Parts: sequence; C-alpha cells; structure tokens
Amino acid sequence: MKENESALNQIKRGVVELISEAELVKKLATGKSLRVKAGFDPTAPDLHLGHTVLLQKLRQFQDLGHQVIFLIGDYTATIGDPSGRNETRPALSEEEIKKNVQTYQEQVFKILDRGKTEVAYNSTWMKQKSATDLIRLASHYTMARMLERNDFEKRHQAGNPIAIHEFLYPLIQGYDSVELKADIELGGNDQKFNLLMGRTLQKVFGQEPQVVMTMPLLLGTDGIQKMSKSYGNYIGVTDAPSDMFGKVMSISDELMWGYYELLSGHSLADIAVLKKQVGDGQVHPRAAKAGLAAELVDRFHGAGAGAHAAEEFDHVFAHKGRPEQIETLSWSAQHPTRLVEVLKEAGLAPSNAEGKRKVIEGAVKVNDQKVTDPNHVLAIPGQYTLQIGKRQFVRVDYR
RNA sequence: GGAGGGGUGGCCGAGUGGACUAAGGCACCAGACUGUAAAUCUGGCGGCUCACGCCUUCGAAGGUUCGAAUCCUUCCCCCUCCA
Repeated sequence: MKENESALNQIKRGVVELISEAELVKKLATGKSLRVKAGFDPTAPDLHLGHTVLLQKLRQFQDLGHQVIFLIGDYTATIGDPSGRNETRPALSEEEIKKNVQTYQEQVFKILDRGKTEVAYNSTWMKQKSATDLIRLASHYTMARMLERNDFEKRHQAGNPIAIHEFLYPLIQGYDSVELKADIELGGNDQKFNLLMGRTLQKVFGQEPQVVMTMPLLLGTDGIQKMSKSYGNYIGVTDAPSDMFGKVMSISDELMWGYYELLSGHSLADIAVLKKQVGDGQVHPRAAKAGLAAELVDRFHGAGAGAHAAEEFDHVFAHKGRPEQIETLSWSAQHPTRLVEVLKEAGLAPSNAEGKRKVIEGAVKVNDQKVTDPNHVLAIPGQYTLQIGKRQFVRVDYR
C-alpha cells in the first residue's frame, strides 16, 4: 500500500486538476498496468518544450509500469481543436498531417520509452464510421452543455462564428477513449472539456470512466501566450544547442520560474530555495536562468552539451565574440556583391529594402566592422563574416 | 425566407472622392542601457531602384471619375434580429 502512496504523490506532482483522486487511487490499487492515453494533434511539425510537460508525465507513468497510448489525432486534425481558440482552426491537408505524424514519431521517443508506448491513430476507427454512427454519437450531448464551454461561449458572446463541425471535435476525442478503453487521460489544462467528454461517453458505452488529469500549459517565450509553433514563441526539442540555450536566456526572469517548475528535474523545494536566493541577491538571476538553460540543453542534446552551449553563449554575447559554428556560403563571382543584396541573398534580411534599413540603422557588421553606407560593395574574391543584429551571423566566401 | 449591420496592413482599429503607403495602439526588427531579462528611450516597420522615381496593398471582380479604401454593379464571406 505504501508503494501506491508514493506512486500517487509522484503522479500528482505538477498536476492542475485530477478527476478524481479517489478513482485514481482505486485504479492504482488494482495493481494492473493502466492504460494512459494522451492525444496529440499533428498540427505542428515539431515538438516543443510545451509538449514535453505532458510527455514527461507520461514517461513517469511508464516508469511506474503503466501502458502509455500515444494517440495521434490524425482524424481530429482534419477538424481542428477549438480549445482555447477564438476562431475556427484551418483544417489540415492529409499530406501535411502525414508529414507531421512522421516528425512526431521521430521526436517523441526522445522522452517516451518506445517499448512501453502504443501508438494509435484515431483515423483507424473514425474512418470506419458512418454518418449514422456520428449522429448517434452526437445525440449523447446537448447544445446547452457544449456552449458551457468557455471558449465557445466567449466566441458566441463576441459574435464570432462557431462552425457546427467544431462541436464534433470533443465528441470524437471523447470517443477515442471508448475505443482505447482508457483508464486515464492526460491533457493540457485547456483540454479539460474534451477530456471530460471521454468520461461521459465511456459511461454511455458501459465502460468505467477514465480518470482525467490536466497539466499546466507552458507559456511561450513571449510570456503571454501558451507555447505554440503557430505563435512563434516556442523552443523546439530539436533546436540546436546554442539556439535552445539562447532562447531560454531570452525569457523574462518572471517566466523562468514557471519553466523551472514545469520543465526542470529539480524538486519543488529546491526551486523554492533557488528562488529565495535570487530574491535576496545571493544568486544572480542570470545564473539561475543559465542553469535552467544548460539543464534543458543537456536533456535534449546529451550530457555536457549544456555546459558547452553556456560557454559558447558567454563567448558570443558576454565577450562579443563570434560563434563557433557559422553558416558558410560559398559563392561564385556571379553573386551580388552589393551589401544590401548580399544580406538578402544570405538570408539575413527579407528584402533589399529591409537590408538597407538595417545598414542605415547601424545593425550590420562586416568582419566586425560596422558598415552604415547602404551602397557598400564587397570586394571579390574575399571572405566576409556578416552580422546583423546581435545574433545572426553568416560567412560568405567568394571564390 | 425577411430586415439591418459589417469585411481596412501580422492583430486591433481610424478613415466615407484628392494632402492615403492609409491616423493611433499592439506585436515585431534594430540602436542605446543591460544580464541577448524586464522597464525605459530612439529609429524602423510593402516591394523594386545608387537615385529622381516606379509598382503593389483597404474581401473579389468589373465600372464611374482627371483622381477611389471612400461612389456604382455583381459576387464571396461574417454578424444581429425576425421566421
């Protein structure tokens, strides 16, 4: 019994809501390997740290001997999850979905134990369904209850459109739990409604309702919206070590604590101590942040990668040096040599006009020399290290 | 089916014949200050051109006009009320 208690505590760490604890205790007490489901919409081609909050929790279940079902919502992706949205999501093409699924498969096992993971696709059963099946499914829920949902209600109140098919999303997600006979379903905090639908439908189909656990949403690097590829505020698990380190360093001090709690392996007590030390000046906030950045880089790029990224970071930003790895472009004399055009060709500026503006603004350096003349021309042959802003470097090699 | 309101740059939102590449805000980029933090200040924020300048953009397509985001026609889309 003691074992189950400590397992319970582990499971509960960081969880926002658990419905219900009593049911969870009961399920754990059976001693069986539980079926733990989490669904992912293959809407973004890369996993980011926001996804890992949930994945780490799944991993915990695996380590406790349970079966994880990684459900890929390839069917639901064609609908688009309305959760947390104030507008209809664009539906994805089959081809995009296929590509994204591929990427998920490659990246998710950086965290999950492949041997204890069952990968499922909800298209497997949903494609078999007839219109009649769907209508029958829809009969188990009411409009009034759908509209109780905060995001729907807000959109409704604001006079924004809600398409009928968006009501089907939670129903289908809930039905997935029926198909999979899920004992537990995990999701982001914004998924609560969809997760509860699983319980409702499981009861309808005579199954024991799943336990619902929601995890906090990780804010993006902007500190405002949840981390999401589509908001451009994400840190990808495949980001290069230096990028990952840099992105973490660029988050605000305040946000850092949320990241510590959701992402780091430190105990909550340790984090509280660190926070206090930063508070009374014993530890510089920058150092605390660098520690977090290094830990995360280590996790995704192997032990030691974090320390290396930290060194590199100091070299480039604290000592204003050049990064170790600079993308090098080998160009023939055919390529433009006018600086503004070179910036565009090298991908440092989206247009000549923008490149020109940046030159005039004094944001551009050639071989560490600031160049402010928009008509500057590079002599060829020659090698040039171009820098725009603080962090973008490209080396151009004219032959 | 009927009546009314509306679609403006990444977002919000002014503008109802010329001074409109389109006010203002947010976001974003760069510079200063820093710890690539926050806050603040400064500049920028459609494209092409060394440049004079040219081209593209106010849901879509046509039209009126010397001139259209603004007027007309058709179409598409959204919202509200009634049925």
